[in-house]
Amino acid sequence: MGRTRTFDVDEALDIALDTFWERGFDGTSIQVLCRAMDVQPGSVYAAFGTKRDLFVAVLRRYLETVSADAVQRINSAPSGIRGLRDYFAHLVDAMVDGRRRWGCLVTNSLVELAERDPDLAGLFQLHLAGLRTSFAGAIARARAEGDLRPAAGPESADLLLAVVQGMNVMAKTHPGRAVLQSVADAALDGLVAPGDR
Amino acid sequence: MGRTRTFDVDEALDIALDTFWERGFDGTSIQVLCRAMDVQPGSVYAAFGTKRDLFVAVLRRYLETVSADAVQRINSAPSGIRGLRDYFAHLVDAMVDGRRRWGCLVTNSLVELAERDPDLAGLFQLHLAGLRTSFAGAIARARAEGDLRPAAGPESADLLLAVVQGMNVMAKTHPGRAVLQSVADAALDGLVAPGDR
DNA sequence: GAGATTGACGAATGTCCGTTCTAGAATGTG
DNA sequence: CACATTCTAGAACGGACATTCGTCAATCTC
Repeated sequence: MGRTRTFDVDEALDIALDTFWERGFDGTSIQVLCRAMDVQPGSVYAAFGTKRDLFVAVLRRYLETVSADAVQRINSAPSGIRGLRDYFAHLVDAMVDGRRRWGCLVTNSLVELAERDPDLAGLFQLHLAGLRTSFAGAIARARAEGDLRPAAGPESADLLLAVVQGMNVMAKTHPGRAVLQSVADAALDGLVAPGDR
Repeated sequence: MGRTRTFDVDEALDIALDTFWERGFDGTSIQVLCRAMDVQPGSVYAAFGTKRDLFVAVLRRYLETVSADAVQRINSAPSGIRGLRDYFAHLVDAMVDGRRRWGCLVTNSLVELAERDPDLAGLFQLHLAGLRTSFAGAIARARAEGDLRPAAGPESADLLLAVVQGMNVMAKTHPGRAVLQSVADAALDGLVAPGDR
């Protein structure tokens, strides 16, 4: 019944994702969005609701694809330390070459919107807590595997979380691979037992 | 000659600073700004030029007061390590109690504007480089004073820079003192020689 | 104190924003 | 093939935005 949609919703969502990611929420007008997606305003509102609704859908898609893919690397590694190293290596690569040259959509949006949108702020905080838990899991695993410096405790998960947020900020200045790599290495070298790399 | 200004420029600039700091560039309309400063649009444009001009003036004021005050703590301490500890302690305090509960104006603006305003991006990058240099100086001093872990090198300045940026992001989620303190402690404990705190 | 100059006020301007509306095109059902 | 339904295209809408302008008030110089 009725006319069938002529554009692919997920495809349009991916384009909206890249647009919001690069330009931020306020920096992305519906008009720009429509041009990028090649869809008219009426259709956008019919399919996604308001601009904020669309943004939430984009955010969900980001968490399910980009973010989930990154976190996956922590847990599916052969060891706790390797999981962390793989995660950071992938982060650095994506910041130099890939879409993470715009930083992280969650970090960017947290900085831009948390102060004025408590609901979104809660969502961001939840995501950060999830990442922290993944870090804590990998650290606990590394501890069991004997790869950790004695002084490194569970509070190291908070440090890693801060380092990742900081790298997300620094990525927006396009500092080159060396700097980002150095930050990641320094953060992890502070955890692992000396001479165990 | 002619009528004298009835509002204090620096005072107005401080109010604009707080407003931009809390709400961001796009989130702060001229109207909101005028209401906060208790100055009419015409006077604002006569005194400061465009919104972007005003923002640059605000940024300069931030660097000369808030930021300079923070960096000052690094260099004026009795030792390299103490300088770093004082700096982070002050950061945590301001994030819990003070104006840094909105993060850092430079970090916030970098995330919001760097992608679309290359001139501002250069200014942000310059500021980050300056902070990095201060960290490097304190680290070199601590090395000379024998307070540093052997593995800690100059690349630790980049790590500290990332940690500060990350704390600025996390501050916007209002995580409470414990988390921020733990991040700062973990970052510094990774530098100092064991049992030398 | 007259004239010139500068600032304050606040209404006005044009543009762009998010959103909605109208018209028509495409599909499903009888 | 008619009808109901759901989509697309794009014009239209009200409001908010950054910025400017016109009018009047205050201050300086002579």
